[in-house]
Amino acid sequence: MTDPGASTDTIPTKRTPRERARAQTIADIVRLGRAHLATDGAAALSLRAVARDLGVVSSAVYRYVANRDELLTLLLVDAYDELGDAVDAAVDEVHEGDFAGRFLALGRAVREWALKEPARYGLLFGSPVPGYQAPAGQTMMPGTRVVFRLVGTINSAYRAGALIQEAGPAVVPSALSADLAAIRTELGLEVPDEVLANGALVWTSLFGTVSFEVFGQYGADTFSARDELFEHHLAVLARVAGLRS
Amino acid sequence: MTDPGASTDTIPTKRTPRERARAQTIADIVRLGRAHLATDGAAALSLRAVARDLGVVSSAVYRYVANRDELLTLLLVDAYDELGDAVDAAVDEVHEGDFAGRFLALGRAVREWALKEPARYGLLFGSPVPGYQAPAGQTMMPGTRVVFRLVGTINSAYRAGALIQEAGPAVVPSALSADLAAIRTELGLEVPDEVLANGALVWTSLFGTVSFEVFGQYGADTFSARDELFEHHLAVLARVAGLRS
DNA sequence: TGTACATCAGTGAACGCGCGTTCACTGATGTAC
DNA sequence: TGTACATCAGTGAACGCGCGTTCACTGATGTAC
Repeated sequence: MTDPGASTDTIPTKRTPRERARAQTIADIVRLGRAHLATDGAAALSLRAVARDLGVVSSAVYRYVANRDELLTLLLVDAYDELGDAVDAAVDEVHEGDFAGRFLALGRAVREWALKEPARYGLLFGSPVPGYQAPAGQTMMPGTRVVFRLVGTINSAYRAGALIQEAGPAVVPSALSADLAAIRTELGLEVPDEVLANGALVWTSLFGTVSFEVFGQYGADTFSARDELFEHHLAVLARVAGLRS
Repeated sequence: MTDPGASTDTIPTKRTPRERARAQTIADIVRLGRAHLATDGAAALSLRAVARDLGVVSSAVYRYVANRDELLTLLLVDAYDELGDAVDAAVDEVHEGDFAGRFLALGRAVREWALKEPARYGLLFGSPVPGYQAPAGQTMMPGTRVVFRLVGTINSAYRAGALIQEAGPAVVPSALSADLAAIRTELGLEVPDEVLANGALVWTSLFGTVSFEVFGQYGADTFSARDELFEHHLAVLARVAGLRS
């Protein structure tokens, strides 16, 4: 409902001073909310705390945000978009025909952003916030940017004849075919079932690996060479995706 | 879901009535805490709420638990142990020499438990609880049961000469070798670097796949054949681990 | 076996804190004529 | 161009709620002699 200015700072064309001030205040609210996310977590995100930081009485923020859940949604979209922008930028830096290189760039961008923004990453990919249900209308688009980019890359490689399927791919259960066909249609893909199913695994595996590192599952000192561990994992995943690495 | 007993209940030999009553009360506290975890999430876990459910005044629970964090630790250990028990039971049902079968059983057990106990799964593998740091002394052992079982299975397959490495395994960066050597020593393994590194990826990938499903990342209707999707993923992961499937 | 004492479980009041949300209100900023 | 009115931002008080933790206390249960 409130949305002067996309994710946060893409302030549109300057309108009236009041509208600009309003957009600025909303951007400030999102910025302050981000900080609270980092220190206290999503479940403890509080409109009163944001109001305090904004230097305003607590009821004043209701001029900008209907309630706590709407602030959470703003933060969710903000984070999805920043991650999506980071991934897009990283992928676009690699030559269009270097499919494996683009995949590696995507994976590294996800990990880098996650390590830089662990709390926001946790909001997106950690346990759901109890009592909060993201409104699909607002979060679906930004929330699917990374996976679309991933399967898009695999699809391009397939069309270019650059995919190397390992000998004897795992059989895709027939019950899955309907789901995969729907995905193919919705995203305009051409890859066969085996490739798409493997792509889904690569997608979840990438985030699984990143989540374990960000959420501290590795323990304090099991892995000290984490960059190298991730690079190895990425290389193996590229191979699962059918991309030579 | 209620199961006064389970992990917390390994009541030793019956001691005095008072000690038995005390153990029972602690088990009740853990059981009630589990329920609150499911409805309100870890961040909102409250000693007062547990006391209410226990039918006791709020200060009374301090007889059994030093503070809120200690209750969280109890719940963490309780969940890790239940998951570990489920995995052990599932793996043990498969013939010792059927390494791939044991791996599949392990993966299915993790997923089944996670789907049955999403909130507790989220406590273990979701975003960290803000302000809470798990005491390594109490949580390390139960927290490593699954991964130990996983690499143990791979190691047994290796020793039996049953591992099939795909042609041209990904090169393990040399900086990783020290970490891998330490793990090998600590767990008494014999598998070479490539196998161990792939095992780590399989580990994180398994939980990544399960987390996406449990945490709702798949969206409402992208995948309707979720069992089949998981089976396919498991089959591919078995291959990455070097186990024929 | 019976009594004196120690230990423990649970009570109730209190401290100080934070939260989301509503509501009537004051002033300042914009808009229409 | 100036004035009357509408819109908006922000105030301050209030409602009703929940939380963790401490503390002095009452009774009941156990233990030592």
